[in-house]
Amino acid sequence: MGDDGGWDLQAVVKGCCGLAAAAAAAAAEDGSSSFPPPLIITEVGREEEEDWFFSFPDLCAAPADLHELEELCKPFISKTPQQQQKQNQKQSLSSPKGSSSSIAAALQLSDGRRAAAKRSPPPRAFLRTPASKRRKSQQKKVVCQVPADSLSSDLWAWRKYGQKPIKGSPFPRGYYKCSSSKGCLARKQVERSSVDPAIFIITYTAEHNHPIPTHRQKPPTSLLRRRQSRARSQHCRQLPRRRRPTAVGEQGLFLRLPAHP
DNA sequence: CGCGTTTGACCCGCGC
DNA sequence: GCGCGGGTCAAACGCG
Repeated sequence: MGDDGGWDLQAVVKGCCGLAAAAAAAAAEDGSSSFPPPLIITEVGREEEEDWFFSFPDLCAAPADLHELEELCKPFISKTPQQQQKQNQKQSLSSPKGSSSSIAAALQLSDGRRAAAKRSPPPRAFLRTPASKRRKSQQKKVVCQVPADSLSSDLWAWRKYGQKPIKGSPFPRGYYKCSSSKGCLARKQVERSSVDPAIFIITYTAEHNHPIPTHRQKPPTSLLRRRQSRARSQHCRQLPRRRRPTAVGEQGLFLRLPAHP
């Protein structure tokens, strides 16, 4: 996949984020759930998101022009990184329970425990202990729909850590972590809309714990070339890669989706 | 060697 | 309680 040029997740990841991430930050700051389209912010789970998608199809039509997008988002992204950081600090000091900051803290704790757990194998029950009892579906999320052709500018660096086929969708969902800063908890999921394949649905969770980069991160030349060559080589390579030995692949088998319908 | 992607395995939340 | 599905981890691998 990705060989058709249209379903280039990387491109998607590189795009939209500048705005949407700012939207995420903005949303996290005031906890509001209002934001001009095409950026949609929801605070709850999937169902609500889907409701939105189906209830307001008109809003799905994102402006083709990135500038329009920016105009729409201006009130939310006009802060300088320094201002944002200040805000975040202030919030983390004074925020009540349940704020996004506490969510981030909870996630951090959870991750930390996981790491520790892996270093010295504990009883299974302690692995991935939910530091936060908050349900997944209640985690703060920012959902953003972006047309494929307006994806290009992003200051954050994202690192892909997973991809999964999603039930009911012909397209897989990609999972990304922020790699701009170590320990940054910001994550995002990118999937193509099954309704309109020209639209990408990007879901942000957690916040960046560092200011937004002032300029686009390195990748463009070297990394992009690498990605291109990788895509090429993978297009040719048909043999499966050697994997670490496994105890019979009896569970957790995810069928590989065809390259692209 | 460092960084990024790929992908099978694993874990857990949630619906029934 | 069980099973499904989503989210994450980490080994394997590629590239400069």
